[in-house]
Amino acid sequence: MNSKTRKQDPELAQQRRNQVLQAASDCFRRRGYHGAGMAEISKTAGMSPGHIYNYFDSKEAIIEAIIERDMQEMFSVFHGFMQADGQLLDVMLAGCPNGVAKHLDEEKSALKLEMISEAARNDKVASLLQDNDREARRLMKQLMRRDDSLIRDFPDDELDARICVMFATFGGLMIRRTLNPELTTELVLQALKPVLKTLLSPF
Amino acid sequence: MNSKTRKQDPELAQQRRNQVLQAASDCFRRRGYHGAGMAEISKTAGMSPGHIYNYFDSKEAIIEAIIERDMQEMFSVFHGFMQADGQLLDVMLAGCPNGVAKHLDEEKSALKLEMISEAARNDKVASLLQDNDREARRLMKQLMRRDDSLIRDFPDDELDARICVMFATFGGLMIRRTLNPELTTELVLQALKPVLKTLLSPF
Amino acid sequence: MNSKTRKQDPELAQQRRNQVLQAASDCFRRRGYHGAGMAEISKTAGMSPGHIYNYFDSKEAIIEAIIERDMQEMFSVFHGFMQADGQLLDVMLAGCPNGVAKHLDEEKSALKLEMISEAARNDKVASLLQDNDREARRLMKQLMRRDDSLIRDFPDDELDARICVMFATFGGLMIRRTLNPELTTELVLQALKPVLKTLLSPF
Amino acid sequence: MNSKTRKQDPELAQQRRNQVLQAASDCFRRRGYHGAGMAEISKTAGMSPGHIYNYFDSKEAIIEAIIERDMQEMFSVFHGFMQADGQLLDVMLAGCPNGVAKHLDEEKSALKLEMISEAARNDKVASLLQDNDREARRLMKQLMRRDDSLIRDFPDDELDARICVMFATFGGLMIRRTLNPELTTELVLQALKPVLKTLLSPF
DNA sequence: CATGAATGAGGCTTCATTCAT
DNA sequence: GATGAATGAAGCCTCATTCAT
Repeated sequence: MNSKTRKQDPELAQQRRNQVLQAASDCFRRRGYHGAGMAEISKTAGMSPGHIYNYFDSKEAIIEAIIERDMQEMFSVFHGFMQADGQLLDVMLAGCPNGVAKHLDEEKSALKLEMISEAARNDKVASLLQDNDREARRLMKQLMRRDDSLIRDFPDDELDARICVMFATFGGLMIRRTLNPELTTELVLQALKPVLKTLLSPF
Repeated sequence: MNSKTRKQDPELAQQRRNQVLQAASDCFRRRGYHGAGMAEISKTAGMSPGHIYNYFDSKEAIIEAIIERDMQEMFSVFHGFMQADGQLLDVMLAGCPNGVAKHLDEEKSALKLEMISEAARNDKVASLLQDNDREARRLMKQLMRRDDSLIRDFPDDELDARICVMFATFGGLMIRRTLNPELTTELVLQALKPVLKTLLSPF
Repeated sequence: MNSKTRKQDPELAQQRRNQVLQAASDCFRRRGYHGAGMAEISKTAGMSPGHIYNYFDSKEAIIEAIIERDMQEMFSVFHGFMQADGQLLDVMLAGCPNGVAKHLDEEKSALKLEMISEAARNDKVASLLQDNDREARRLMKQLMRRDDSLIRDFPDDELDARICVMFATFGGLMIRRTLNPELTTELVLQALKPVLKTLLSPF
Repeated sequence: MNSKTRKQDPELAQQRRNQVLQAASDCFRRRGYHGAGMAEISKTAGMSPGHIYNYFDSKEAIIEAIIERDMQEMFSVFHGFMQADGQLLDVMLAGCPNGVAKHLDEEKSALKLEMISEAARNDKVASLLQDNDREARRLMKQLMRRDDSLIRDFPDDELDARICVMFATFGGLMIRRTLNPELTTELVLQALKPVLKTLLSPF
């Protein structure tokens, strides 16, 4: 049918891009951004090295695309919270185990840390991550200002501080997994939930 | 004066080692471990590339030495806490601003994150960091078991959890600095102190 | 004609491997194994340095491949003797001029000596050469045990000794060519044939 | 006494040169010419790397000096033969075990082969070795022309051929030791003596 | 005479990227 | 669209040699 529709097939292109992104994510997770070579990525993606350059300008462009893709994921988590019923604190506490598990997940967190390190030397990466984070903070603050929030009327500053510390704590779990691999989700939750309670209630 | 100059001067050697460590720290921070080349390090250290190898076996040995040097620093912080008077909670709260500042410090934290990323691909680095962290946790637990601690009689498990979350929060600040560079120590302290209080008091 | 050019062409690969082996042989001969750089080899082979590593894992792997290639050559010489008619002594005397010429050949012998020297420092090379030699001795002994051999019933030990001395004499010619370049095949044959006769007849 | 006779002490200089030569010989034997570094040589010689350059212009100059020193040794062997009583053949047969042992000696022969390989790329080394060899052949011919020699009246050409083959055989033993390390002096002698007899008697 | 700290060119190898097919 | 052979700059490291002391 469309056997001769060969003048840019946008669907195929999108599929190929995703193949590459998926393969690159896997490789970066296993080997790190600098450790993974284009050869390995192309083999994983089931495509020749040269062909990848039809979809991405460079290796750097690939990690940038991955970051953008990850943003989407994060947003969906927040939207989940936003649509959940019940008091904010309860919603957050309920989502806590999942959040901890995600941040302790070996593969995801290794890649995320790699990207954060990369931000120190790659402005584009830094920008993307910061944009992403700014949006996350915005969404979090929106949650904190919900009717059912115990801290909904606090000044902006204070909410910013709470968000910052909350995000630091979750983000810090990625580091902990590297420094203390024996960690379990259950152990962490024991102390994390009280902290969350503190951060979402008036001091 | 320096009459003993020649004939295997261990002082000179130590000075040169430090030159290299300092230069390498700078370069790793700016460019990352893989981004910084021995050429750049040697130029920064004011010595030829070849000469560095009189003091370190490899580039890897350099980052290992940096990690070991950082350990010393961390230990001294803990020993400061151990010798401080007053209730543990007060001591920690008093040390808090300094701790936050340190973790938000651009230079230190970029390097630390870089090392943590490197741990994903370099077993020796991972080992060193984990040893370091294990010792830090041991010291923290020792503090929590002091007479003046409000949680001194809690089971090991629970202390472990509290330590983990506390360390995650501080460590996470290093990430936040990258993702949200506008952050100030004062802002963070607003929310961090209550969290610290939570973690050092019975729930 | 070459319609099957693309898509993993094993013939091309084999041709490239041979290009490299040929170039490396030349360079090793002229400059020695350590004297010849990959840059020179790659230029001689008409390909980039990096590309060589698509066919060989390392410089060492190249010399190993050369040794293996030489083995094949040697075996074919022995198989020639084995299929030749006439008394062993006559066959060997007939093959003598060719053997001398080969061992006096500037190119081949320089490379062989280089490899033998390298064996002193490189266990893999030593192993390969020794395996090769062991097989050569085995084949020679097989020849000596042929029906038409004058020494076919001699004890193993004695045959081993004769083989050893015979091989030493031929191998020694490679050294002589370096130490006394004026040597001619004819001159050598004058004295070598009687020695061969001695070694292939009862004492 | 001669505490201030410090304006070139030729004796000390000669002693230092010998220290270096001895050390270098050892190192070259163990590691090969290219494998041994000046650092190792200087440590073996009990002297600083820099100081070696007061006695030798370069690493190359050292091996050249070693070759010259080895010549002396060879000459003394020949002079031993020249002064020995009895028929030449008997003298040579008597010296044979010693000669075989020397050529099978792991250390000496490795170094000699190394030097011969080096001759392929170093003209000075080639010249020295060739000069040395020419002199050895001259001395050998002189022996063959002695009154008590069975081949004293043979034409020059034929003697040259015999010498060449004889030297090849002995030299070839150095190669054999590398290719067949299990070799023993006794085994070799079994077949070598008859060969020697052949080469020193009319065909 | 003697030291050893210091140099820097050059070696092997890797890998992101290009391009003929 | 797709391949994979090919490139070459750059990376880490070694080592003969120099020179201030």
